[in-house]
Order: sequence, then C-alpha cells, then structure tokens
Amino acid sequence: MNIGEASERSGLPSKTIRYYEDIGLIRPGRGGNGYRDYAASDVHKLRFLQRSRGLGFSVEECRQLLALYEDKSRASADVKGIAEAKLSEIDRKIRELTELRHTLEHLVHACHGNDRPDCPILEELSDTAT
Amino acid sequence: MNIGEASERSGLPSKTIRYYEDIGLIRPGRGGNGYRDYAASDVHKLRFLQRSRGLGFSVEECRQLLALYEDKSRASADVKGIAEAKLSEIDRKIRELTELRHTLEHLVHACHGNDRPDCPILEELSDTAT
DNA sequence: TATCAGCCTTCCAGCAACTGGAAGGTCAAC
DNA sequence: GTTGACCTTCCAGTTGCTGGAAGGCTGATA
Repeated sequence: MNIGEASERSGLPSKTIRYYEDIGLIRPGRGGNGYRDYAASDVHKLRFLQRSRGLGFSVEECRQLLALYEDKSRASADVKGIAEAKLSEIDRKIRELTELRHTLEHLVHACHGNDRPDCPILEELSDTAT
Repeated sequence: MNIGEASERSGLPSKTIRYYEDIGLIRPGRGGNGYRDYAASDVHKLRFLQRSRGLGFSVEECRQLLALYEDKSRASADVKGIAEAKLSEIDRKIRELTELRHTLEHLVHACHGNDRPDCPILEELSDTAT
C-alpha cells in the first residue's frame, strides 16, 4: 500500500512516516514508480511506534522497544526496565505538577478582584519558589 | 552576582539563562566589564522559570506565568483569568499523566521480567485494536 | 610584572522530533 | 489530454535549548 493508506491505518502523518524511515526505524519496499510500498507488518510497526510515542517513550527508546519486539530472543526484563524508568519519571512529573498547582492556587486566591498592587502571596512565592 | 552564581542558585545552566535573556524573559543589569549582573529578584524569576519549564509549560506560557508572578499592578480580572486557565491546564496534565501512569504500571506489573519471550508490554504496544 | 586558570562575552552550529512548503513526477478519471 | 489527488525529494523552520570556538576580564601566584 502507498504511504497515504499506511498513514491512515497507523494514525501517523505521512511526513512522520517518512521521517521514521529517514532515521532508520522502518524500511518499506519501493514500487516501480518509486512510491513507498508498505506491507501489513510495516503498518503494524508504525502502530507500535505511534502507541509507544504516545506513551511518552522517546524515539530512541522506541527504537529499543522495536528491536526487542522484533528480536526472538528478547529479554522481557529489558523491556520492563525501560518501562519502569519511564514510570518513575512520570511519578516525578505528577509530584512536581501537584506542587505547582498548589502554588498557582495560592496566586488565584490572592487576586481578590480589585486593583490593589500589593499581593503578599507573590512575596511569599519569591521566597519559596524552588 | 555573575551568571555563574545565578546559575548555581537557580538550577539553570548559564547557557539557558542567556537564552532566556535573548528571548526577553529576563533583563539583568550589566557591570562596567560587560558581565551580566543578577539581582536576587532575577534569581527568583529564574527559579520560577526552571520549575514551570520542568513541568511542561511552554516558554510562551512561562512568559505569561512570569507576568502574573511579577506584575503586581495588573488588572485583577486578567491575572485571575490567566491563573485559572493555567490551573485547569495543570489539572488536565495531571489527569493525563495519571492515566498514562496507570497504563504503564499495569504493563510493568503484568510483565514477569524474566527471559521468557512473552512480554505483555510488547504485546500491548503491538495490539492492533485501539 | 607576567602568567595562568577560571570565569565571562558573542556568535555560530546542532540536537530532538517533527512540520511546512516548493518543485516536480505519477496515476486514475473524465 | 488535462485536471487533481496522490507521490517523490530537498530544504527550511519550529521549540528550547546545548556545545564549542574565539576572545576578553579577574584574581592568585611566581
């Protein structure tokens, strides 16, 4: 199939698919007219990429996952390791985001709706911002 | 203080601090020798930037947050509006990250992490449904 | 006073991970 | 035989930095 159909089936823009080829993630065949020709297995890989990118894996991590996926002798411990690292990264982000939420909530409550220039919370924030 | 100390205190690399100046986020003074001169308030802003950038806010969003943070004479309605918009944005991000966390956690727990070729993480990523 | 490390300066290049656009080839249909 | 929707390559731009070169300033030491 052509790139347009591969795009539709994988959920990835054609541009991105070509880019993934550029960086060696996939290697579709070529028709006599020079058009890229995608097999079902290519679409499968593209979907794999689409999902793992969406889960927050970097392209390089995706390359590893894809290699592990294709490798018959893959060790699931490797995959688990990558996923666990990602997990603690997500935890850290959630934690920090929650902290920022508190900070901002203070800010919102400090804005009482008049035009007074003084805001004691801003002063406090300048000391506690870490 | 010089950029090195501002860097140490804010947790941002000197390079990044100069970049933030390039794009107009901060405006430190200059000494007679041409060196940038950072006040304590500059360091506070830098830390604020460091934190909000680390949480996935774009530089443009940070610019807004910073305006809210430092502009004490702004009309309260505007301030509140920006802060509230950011708040719901933060909430959305926390929600999305939490979902992602659940998905990954499920996968990690389902994966035995031994050398057997079966790996639920890879199975899930390659699942053509969804 | 010279010199040397370790700061600081500017500018230019490149990274990830795309995205957009130009310029042109191909194909199916009317 | 000419649209118009595809496809191709290549080049440039995006965001938010990061690294390096080339050179100036500073403070301590010989």
